[in-house]
Amino acid sequence: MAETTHLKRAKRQELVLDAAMRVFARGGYFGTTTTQVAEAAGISQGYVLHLFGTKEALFLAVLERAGDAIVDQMRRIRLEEFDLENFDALYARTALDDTVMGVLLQGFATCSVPSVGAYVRELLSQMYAVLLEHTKATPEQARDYLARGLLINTVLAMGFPDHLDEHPWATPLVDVMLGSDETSA
Amino acid sequence: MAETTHLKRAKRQELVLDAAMRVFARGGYFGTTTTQVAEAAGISQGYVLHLFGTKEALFLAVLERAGDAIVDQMRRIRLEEFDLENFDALYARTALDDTVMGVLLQGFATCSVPSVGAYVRELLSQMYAVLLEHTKATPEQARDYLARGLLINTVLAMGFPDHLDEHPWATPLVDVMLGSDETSA
DNA sequence: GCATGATGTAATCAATCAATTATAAAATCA
DNA sequence: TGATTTTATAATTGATTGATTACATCATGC
Repeated sequence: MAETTHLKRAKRQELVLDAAMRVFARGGYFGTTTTQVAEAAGISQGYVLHLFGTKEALFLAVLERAGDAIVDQMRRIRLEEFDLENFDALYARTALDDTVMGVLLQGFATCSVPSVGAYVRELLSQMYAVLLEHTKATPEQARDYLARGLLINTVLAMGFPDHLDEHPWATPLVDVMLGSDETSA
Repeated sequence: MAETTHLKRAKRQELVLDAAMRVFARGGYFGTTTTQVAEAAGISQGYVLHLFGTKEALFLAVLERAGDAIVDQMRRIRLEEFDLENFDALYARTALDDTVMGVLLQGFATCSVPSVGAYVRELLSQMYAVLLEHTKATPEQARDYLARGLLINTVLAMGFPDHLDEHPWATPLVDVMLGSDETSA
């Protein structure tokens, strides 16, 4: 007993968001059912919908959570850290939860849903603005930083460190993409 | 008359692939119905399935088409073009169909379908290998090239040049992302 | 302690989707 | 021409899905 029954609404919503983050990160908006979210959260499907109204609202809540996480992370980049020379060290410090990255990628791919498209465009603008505001990065450096983050994001979402055995010749690619120790040119 | 009735199977498949490319690029695998593909191709839903067997096979055919297009494009990069100084000029020449880029992004986001994940991991490995083979790029340069291509890809898939009126403050972002004239740092 | 509201489940519904089938019309060829 | 294959549609099916409803259970204040 004393499991997780009859939690307060807000607390239950948090747990559902945690679960939904994981499953949406993998399956995306259309590729994930509310039943999958419910199972991952350990409650009934009907209650998931009751807590968030619609699947779309739930996905947006998940997206906003991921968006907040990455913007917060970027705000913590210190000014003097930002130079192209030690981009790699910078990335090691900016590394974020796989789940957060996966959700963001899925959000980018779901712009056919108007509310998602609007949020995600807003988010990218904000990420860029935060970089320029909080660092002395040039526009081009900010762009390159976002670009590399997106690539890391994508390589992870492709399940890459895991499936390396199926693609042995991808090892050097993954090494240089994810920056698992490297020497400059 | 002489519309497009009773074409040879192969020719009809090509037309369906053209249409499917457009609609999958926007909606992704799960977010697109075979009926949408059929409507875009101007034939019945049943016939689409008849021509490709399953929706999954159709999506894979679309993905392979996009993959071939981008690998072909990358093979055409000349050795001497590849230096970081004129990355921008290089990108102007490598620019590809929005549709191709959209399909690739959707493929990256659909790794929960095993066949798609396997193909897409193979493709990224091949893209990286082609860059290293056909140019004198260092691994890091190849990575940065792919990274920036992916970002451009994503910004376009987000519908960005179009929706700029809804996000006026994103103008500098889009300018530097898509490289519509810029001066180096 | 008991009434009221919050938490939660199970059953169900209408809609949608991929896939199949039956059938027709056109091309091909003997 | 007539038989056969190919191209194509329309109708249908079984399964799935997001959403709703009815109902049960627990907490909380009075």
